[in-house]
Amino acid sequence: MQLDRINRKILSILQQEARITNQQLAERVGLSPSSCLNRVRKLEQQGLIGPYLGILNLPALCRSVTVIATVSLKDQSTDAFRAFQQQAEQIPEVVECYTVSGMFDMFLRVVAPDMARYNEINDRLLDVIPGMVNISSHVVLTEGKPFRGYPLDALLDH
Amino acid sequence: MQLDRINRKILSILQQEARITNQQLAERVGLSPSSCLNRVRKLEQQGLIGPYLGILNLPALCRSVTVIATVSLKDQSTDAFRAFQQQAEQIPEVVECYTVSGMFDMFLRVVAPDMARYNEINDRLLDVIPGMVNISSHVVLTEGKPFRGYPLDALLDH
DNA sequence: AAGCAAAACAGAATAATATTCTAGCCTCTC
DNA sequence: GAGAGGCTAGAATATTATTCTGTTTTGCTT
Repeated sequence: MQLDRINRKILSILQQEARITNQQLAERVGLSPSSCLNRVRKLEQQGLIGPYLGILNLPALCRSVTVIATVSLKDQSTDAFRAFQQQAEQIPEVVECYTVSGMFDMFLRVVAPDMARYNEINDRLLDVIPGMVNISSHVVLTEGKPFRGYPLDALLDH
Repeated sequence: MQLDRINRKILSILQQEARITNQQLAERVGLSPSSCLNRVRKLEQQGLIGPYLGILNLPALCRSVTVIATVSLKDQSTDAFRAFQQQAEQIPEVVECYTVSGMFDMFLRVVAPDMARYNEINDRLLDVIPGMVNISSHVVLTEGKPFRGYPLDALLDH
C-alpha cells in the first residue's frame, strides 16, 4: 500500500486528533467506515503512526519547572556517551533526549516539580562521569509553540 | 472535583494511551463506564488534558532532518523578541519553540525534508532582524528518548 | 451525631460506533 | 481477456458510548 492522498489525510488528521471516531475520520477522508478502518489498521501495523498521546496541561495541573539542558562530554568515547545517555534516559523527569552534532553532544528536556529537584537531577547527571560532563541549564520561560505534530505536507511533497 | 487517585490514574493512562476505549479505561481505574466517562469529560472541560496526538514514525514515512537550534538575540528588546518569535512560530517546519533564560534566548526544533530546506528556514530566521540574530544549529543524530508524557507521579507527589 | 445538599456512583436503556464478513469493482500482469 | 490481488461499499453483528435514573457516598452544618 502506498502513501496516497487518502492515507496522508488519515495520518494528518490522526496526528492532531487522535481520539476522533473512525466514522468521522471516514467521512472526512471520503471513505466508508470499513475501508477507513482497514487503512488505519494497516498504517498502525506498519508502524507509521502511534503511540497516541494525551497532552497534559501541566501549568493547570501543578507547579513545575521545565529546563532545557545542553550537554557536552569531554570524553567523547562511545562508552562514556552510552553511559551518560542511558543514565539520563532512565530518569523519569528527563522527558526528552536528543543526540546531536555541533557545539553540543546532547539536548535534554527535563520537567521537575521545582528547582530543588532539578538540581538533584543535574547533580546526578554530572556524577555519571565525574569531571567529564558539562551541562548548561536553561529554564523555560514560555512554551511559545508546543509540539502538535509534524509538517507532513512539507515533508511529503518532496 | 479534586485530583484524587482515580483522576490521576485516568490522566496517566490517557496521557500514554489516548485511544483507549472508555470501557477499558473504566475497568483499569476501577469505575463503571458511566462514572469514568463523567470524569474524563470534566477533566477535558477543565482543560487538564488534550489535545490528543498520534505520533508519526517520521523515519519510516520519509527522509527528514531534525535540527535543534539555539537562538540569541543581540537586541533583547521586547519588540525584537516578539518579532522573531512570531516569525519562527508561523513556520510549519518549526515544530517547537521555547523561550528560555540563560545563555540563549530561545530553543527551536525544526523538522525539514532535507538540509537545503533547513538552510532556507535558517536564512529566513536570520533575516527577521538582520544582523541581530545568532542561530546555532544542531543536527539531531538520534532521538534517544522521544517525548511520551510527563512524569505525573513525580510532579504530583509533592 | 443527625440531617441536609451536593457530588459521585452503578446499572439499565438507548444511541452510536467499531468490527467483521461478503461480494463487487478496478487494475495489473501474464 | 482471464485471473490474482488490492481496495471498496454495504450489511450484519459485536462492542462501545452516552444518557438517564435512582441510590449511595461525601462533606458540611447544626
